[in-house]
Amino acid sequence: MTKAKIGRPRSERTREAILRAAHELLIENRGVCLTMEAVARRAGVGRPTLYRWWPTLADIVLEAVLRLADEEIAVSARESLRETLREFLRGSVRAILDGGGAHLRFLMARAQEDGGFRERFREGFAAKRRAVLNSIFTQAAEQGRIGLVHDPDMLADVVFGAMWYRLLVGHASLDEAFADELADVAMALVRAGAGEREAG
Amino acid sequence: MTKAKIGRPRSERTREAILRAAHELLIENRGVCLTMEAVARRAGVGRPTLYRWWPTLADIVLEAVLRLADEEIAVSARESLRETLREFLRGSVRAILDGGGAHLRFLMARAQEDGGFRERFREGFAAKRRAVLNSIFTQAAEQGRIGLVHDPDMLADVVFGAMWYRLLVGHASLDEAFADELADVAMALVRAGAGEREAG
Amino acid sequence: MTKAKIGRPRSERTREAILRAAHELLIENRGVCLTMEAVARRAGVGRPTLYRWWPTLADIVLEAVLRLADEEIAVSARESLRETLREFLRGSVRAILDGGGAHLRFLMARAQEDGGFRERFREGFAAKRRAVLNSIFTQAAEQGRIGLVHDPDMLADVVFGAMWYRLLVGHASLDEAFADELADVAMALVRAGAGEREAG
Amino acid sequence: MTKAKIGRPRSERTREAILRAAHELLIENRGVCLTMEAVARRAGVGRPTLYRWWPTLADIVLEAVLRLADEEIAVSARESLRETLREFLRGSVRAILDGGGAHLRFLMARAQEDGGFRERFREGFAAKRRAVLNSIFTQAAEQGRIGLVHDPDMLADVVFGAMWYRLLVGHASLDEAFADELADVAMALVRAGAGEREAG
DNA sequence: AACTAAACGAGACGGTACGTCCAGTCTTTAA
DNA sequence: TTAAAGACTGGACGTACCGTCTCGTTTAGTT
Repeated sequence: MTKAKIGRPRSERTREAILRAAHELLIENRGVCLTMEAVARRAGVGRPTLYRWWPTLADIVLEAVLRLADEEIAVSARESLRETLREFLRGSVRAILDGGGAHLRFLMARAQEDGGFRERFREGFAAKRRAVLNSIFTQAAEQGRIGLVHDPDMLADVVFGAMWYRLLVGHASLDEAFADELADVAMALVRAGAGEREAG
Repeated sequence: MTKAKIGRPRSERTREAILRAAHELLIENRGVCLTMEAVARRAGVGRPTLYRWWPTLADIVLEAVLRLADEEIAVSARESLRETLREFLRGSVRAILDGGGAHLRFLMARAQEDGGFRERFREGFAAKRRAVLNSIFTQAAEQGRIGLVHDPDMLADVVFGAMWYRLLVGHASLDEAFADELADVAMALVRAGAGEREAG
Repeated sequence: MTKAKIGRPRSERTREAILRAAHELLIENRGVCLTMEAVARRAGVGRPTLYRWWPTLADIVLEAVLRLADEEIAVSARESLRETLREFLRGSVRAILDGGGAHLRFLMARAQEDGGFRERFREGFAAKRRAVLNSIFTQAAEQGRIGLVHDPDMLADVVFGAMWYRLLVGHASLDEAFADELADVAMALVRAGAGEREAG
Repeated sequence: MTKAKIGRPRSERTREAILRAAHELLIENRGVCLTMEAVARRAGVGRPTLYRWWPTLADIVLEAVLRLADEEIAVSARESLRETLREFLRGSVRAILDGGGAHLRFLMARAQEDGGFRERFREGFAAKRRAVLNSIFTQAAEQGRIGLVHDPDMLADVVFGAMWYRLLVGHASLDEAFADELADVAMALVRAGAGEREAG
């Protein structure tokens, strides 16, 4: 037994109101100036309640993002690897753009200013995404469609890095066309990597 | 002549003290908690002086970074494209890691929180780097070593994206070995792109 | 019958633990920063239990003080009025100084901030003390040692006022020597008052 | 020279607005629930401005009280000592009752909860009042109207103690009749003290 | 012996005020 | 005219307690 369940239990309604408030404020203000105080006020909640459950504003946003994004993460395998990749990357782009990308921008910014949160963000968000991408290639390799990927970490860095870079720097649009191109890049790298191995 | 040069001239010593103070504080505190107040105090300067010349703390850091990095940006062409690329990417990684990456992390974080600065950061920093990378490939194409790069924007997104992604997420080391691998990835993409065109 | 006595009866151990906790904390912290939360924690008791039985922190302290002081209030008549007075005032001073005067200081402070408690404090504490002082003079008058006291209220104000004033302002020591002097003052006033009446 | 007077000088308007706000709020709320936040809001001032100049809310009130009361402190000698005393004590009562006694009640309460303020209150307020009372008797003695007062400290304790006691406990009205009675008490003590000395 | 109802501990709740930090602006004297 | 110094209004911070509430758990007395 882990713990006695004494005392007033945590209010699920309050928890949801807080996550919803953070989500909405982020979208309304386009990512700027989200504060604990504003979240508390919008949620109709005392500020200490926020601090009781989350160490940081960023953690609230992270939880809100994860709750909304968890269903997206499932990837249905298509007939071809390229198609599966495209599906996954398009889904990722769509998820990013909900709310104009404000959520992920916010999370990444806070991850830079707070080392503790960077770790939670990495493990709770980035690592999961990387794992899904990896599983796509692993599955394809098991089915004999491609050889084993030479350096899956680098592959993930390239794919996610390019997406994040577009989002963060904002020099070009982050849309489904870009997702498709990125899928092509990934395919090219996988094949080139395979060729390398063959050539070696 | 646009303006009469009357009155006390801007103090160059003050300007440098400010840039130096921002640089040093960023390194000392590992990127956290840099404030206008701290910069002013360290530089021995009144806060209004900061606001007079820079709209934002991030702009001070940006100027400090640009001053230190401008010499790095020159790339000497080597005998091979791969070698030139490696040299450039290694230099980029070295520049990033001065001060543990605190400067660029700080700039990217602030770029997310402030749309105006994001633009200045994009044009004053990111665009220049992209231009250098492009020029490397353009030069190589002119020398006939490779064909014209199919999609230079995507190539830059991939290369810089992967670097930034490692820096920002911190899941793996950002070192010269990584720079070399990234050069290989770029080479593979250039060749694959060329092949595509040949095949097409 | 007002109420059926069903259900769990009030725990006497808890009540005593609370009064003791308030008493001890007041002494330990020299009167500052006594809170409901601290009393509850020290007593090993839930905060609602405090609120169930006392409307205010000050009421808890008042009850604690009254319990300790009730035995002191008894005054044994001595051979002379002056001696009886001295005994009473010395006892009062001793009672005040238990714990450095923290208790009474605390009560008086709260009485200023809370009109409801001021009344309970007046009736439950101050009025009893005044009654004892009055009874001393009344008894002496009955025994023919002095005439009827001209204005007993003013006499009590003077005696208790001087004591409280020293305690609250802290400009001079509140000790037994002071109690003796105060007894002399009271005697002088009683005689002067008698003289007035005689003269009148 | 003590200090260079550079930088923006303290705003006198702000200082007065703060003192006025504290004064008014104390009267409106009858002494309860005066807070830094409320004073700042009412004065149209940031809370840090309050903390810059006063360590404590009580110190603000003390300064407000002193400013209003400083003119009252002057005592004009009348033809008789009794008349001078009455004038002084009536003035004191009037000063206390401005605003229903809320100011002095507040100050005394805070003096109990904060040892540092108790000292400032004692030196800045109580000691001055005691000095005025002393000067009245000293002056009368110099004019040969009375002998030297036997124990001026005790006399002050009795007089001010009785007044404060009535204010703080609230068991009887604190009015000019009371001031007159108190003057009589003081006269009686002075004479009795003189008699004591004569008798001794 | 089982039932009942109040008191109990624990602790989460909405909320207020705290004292602090920093932001960005202003007003002043000095250079 | 610019710089430095520093006081200004003001917003958000994270914390401490408040007084209330909702639980599951005793604990006497009543059936």
